[in-house]
Amino acid sequence: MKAIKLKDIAQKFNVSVSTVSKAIAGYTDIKRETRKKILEYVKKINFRPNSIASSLKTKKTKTIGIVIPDMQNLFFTKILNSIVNNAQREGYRSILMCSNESFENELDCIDELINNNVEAVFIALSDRTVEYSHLQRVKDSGIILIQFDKISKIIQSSTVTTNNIESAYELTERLIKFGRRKIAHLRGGYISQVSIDRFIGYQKALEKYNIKYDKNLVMISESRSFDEAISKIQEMIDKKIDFDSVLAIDDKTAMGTIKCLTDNKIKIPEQVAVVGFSNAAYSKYLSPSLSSMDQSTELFGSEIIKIFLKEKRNKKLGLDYTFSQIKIPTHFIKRESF
Amino acid sequence: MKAIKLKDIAQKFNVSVSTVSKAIAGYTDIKRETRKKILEYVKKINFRPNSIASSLKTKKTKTIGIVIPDMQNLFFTKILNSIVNNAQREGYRSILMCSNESFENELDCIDELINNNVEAVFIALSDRTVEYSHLQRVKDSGIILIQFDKISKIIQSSTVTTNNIESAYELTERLIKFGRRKIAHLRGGYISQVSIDRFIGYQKALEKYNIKYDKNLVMISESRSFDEAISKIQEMIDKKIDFDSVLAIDDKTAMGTIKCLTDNKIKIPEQVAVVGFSNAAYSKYLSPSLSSMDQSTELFGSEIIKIFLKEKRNKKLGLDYTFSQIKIPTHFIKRESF
DNA sequence: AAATGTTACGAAAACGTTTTCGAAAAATTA
DNA sequence: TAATTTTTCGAAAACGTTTTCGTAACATTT
Repeated sequence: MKAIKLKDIAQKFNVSVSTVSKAIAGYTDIKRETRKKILEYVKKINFRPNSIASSLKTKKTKTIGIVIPDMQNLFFTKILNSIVNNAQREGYRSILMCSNESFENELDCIDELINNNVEAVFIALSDRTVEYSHLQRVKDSGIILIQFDKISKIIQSSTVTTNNIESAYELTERLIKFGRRKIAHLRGGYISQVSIDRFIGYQKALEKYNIKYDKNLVMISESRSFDEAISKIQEMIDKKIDFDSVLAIDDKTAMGTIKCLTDNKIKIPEQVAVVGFSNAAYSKYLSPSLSSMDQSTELFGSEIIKIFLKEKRNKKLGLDYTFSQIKIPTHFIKRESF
Repeated sequence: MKAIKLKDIAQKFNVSVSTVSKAIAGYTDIKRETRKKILEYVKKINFRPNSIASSLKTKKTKTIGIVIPDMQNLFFTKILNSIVNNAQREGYRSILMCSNESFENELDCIDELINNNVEAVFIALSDRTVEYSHLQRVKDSGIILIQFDKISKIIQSSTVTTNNIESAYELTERLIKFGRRKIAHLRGGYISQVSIDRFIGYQKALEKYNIKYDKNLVMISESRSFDEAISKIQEMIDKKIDFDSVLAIDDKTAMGTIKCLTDNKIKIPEQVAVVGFSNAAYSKYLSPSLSSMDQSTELFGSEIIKIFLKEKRNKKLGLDYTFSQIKIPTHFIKRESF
């Protein structure tokens, strides 16, 4: 079926292509009745100007690109959902790319998006990203860059992140006020800013409440997987390290913790309290259900789009823009695990 | 930063735009050395022809559109991931749309994709889709339509689905061979083809093994939510309906079932065996871990892209195409819940 | 009636490609 | 050497828009 175009409509009403285009675009130099009849017809047949031709002419693609590291992680899919919905509301379509936690893939994603003339790139970096020239390339191409959640401070851009330090502080404080003093921390690797920040928050709370930091209570889960969490906790049990609570880096490792404790017949939360991070969709379904820190994922999308529109406006006005550093608030979700 | 274009390269080498274009596209009517130096330079500066201009000219956008009903459902995100990766491998980008289980949203998504000149639409219908003219519109626009998982048989198109009847049959049979005879079925609503098919499989297995169908053992969870599953199972317990196993429509309702049984101090699987569908990422993390039917989500993406490429080729050759109806095999994952 | 201002429209260029077709240049054959 | 074929290249049209600018027609003011 042949797609209709401006020319067809122009012929139907015996006017020029320009007139139709201007009527649709809302120009004022078209007689009211001319515009009216064109618009009526356009509406009737649900016509919309070919977006490709339009993009070529205007250099605006009305498209944004999103790169996330993992599509099996509900935290990211929730953010994804929220970005896509907010973008759609503003008339932007979303090209989705997934780096699958691989640096090479991330490079490919970025090049693909640049080649696609997206107006903005929203990215959560992979865990293995240690070099950032690809992000610079985005900026050099005149594309708005916004980093979220897993960010690098080396590249200047707007960012949207959870306030990890404060959140971890709050969780630790809650455990302390719950009467726990031997708080274990199952943390992530050293290059992850998220891990680092949560670890800092954990330490700060201990310090504040005069609890001596004990490195035996801190375990590193590089992969942050369920299985690694189990083995790390089992290791602590085997080593007979005494702990009365676990602050896990996220809900998946918290699940591993629960599994391991349950298998060892350790009562939760009576003997060991457990708390996670992210409030993953399944957290409330567990037995015991998992207390967690909700990261308000819906806010990520709206904040990101808000920043994007602001930067776009500034760019248009020729203002040199100042970057926004947005912290998304968290709130504690109390369930059975503590 | 000004983007480089064919013209710039042409000027650099004192050749015409056509020559550069043809060198890049691999035409054979270019002298070897001319092509070589152009290609070398192109590679060096990582040039790629403006995809928008190219699309306008060729009418090929190298873009596919994907519509799923829920981005919090790991089953769909896994399929999504697999489609995106396979598409990327073939040089296609993916525009992602989410209907959020709303019919109106689904209409918007489809119109947006059509307007975007995607070459194909891959869709899993929302639960509330009862009218299909939008799918017809896709076909009328000359866009290849492939339905997956949640499909309608009313619109002719290729489809990729789980073999729900056989899978449910197999699960039920396994429960029977496990010694269970009072098999409850927590099913989904009546307009969902998936629910219908799984229910059919359940019935067929009972029939095969001469177990009388008992409608008291069948509960409907319209929303298929965790909470509704809990209340439906609790209802059965309260009504003192005797059952020794539960075939849940998916892993989320299976989780609700486990939760409810656990809370009622009913031993799993000794007193009641539980089995789900989908093998969601969290299934193995539960206590007891959930036995489930894995749906080989990775195969969805590869099959869908395979069909797409085939139909595209046929269309180009002017062949009237025959639709493919692919059934993705499932396999049972044995864990603790039965 | 002339000068000026306003309204409504269209011609045409431009966006950056792809691709057809013609033709010059080089190579081959008669 | 002339005729023919092959190789290599470029001019130009086309894709469907947007937008500038010119101008005809009409209205308003002197």
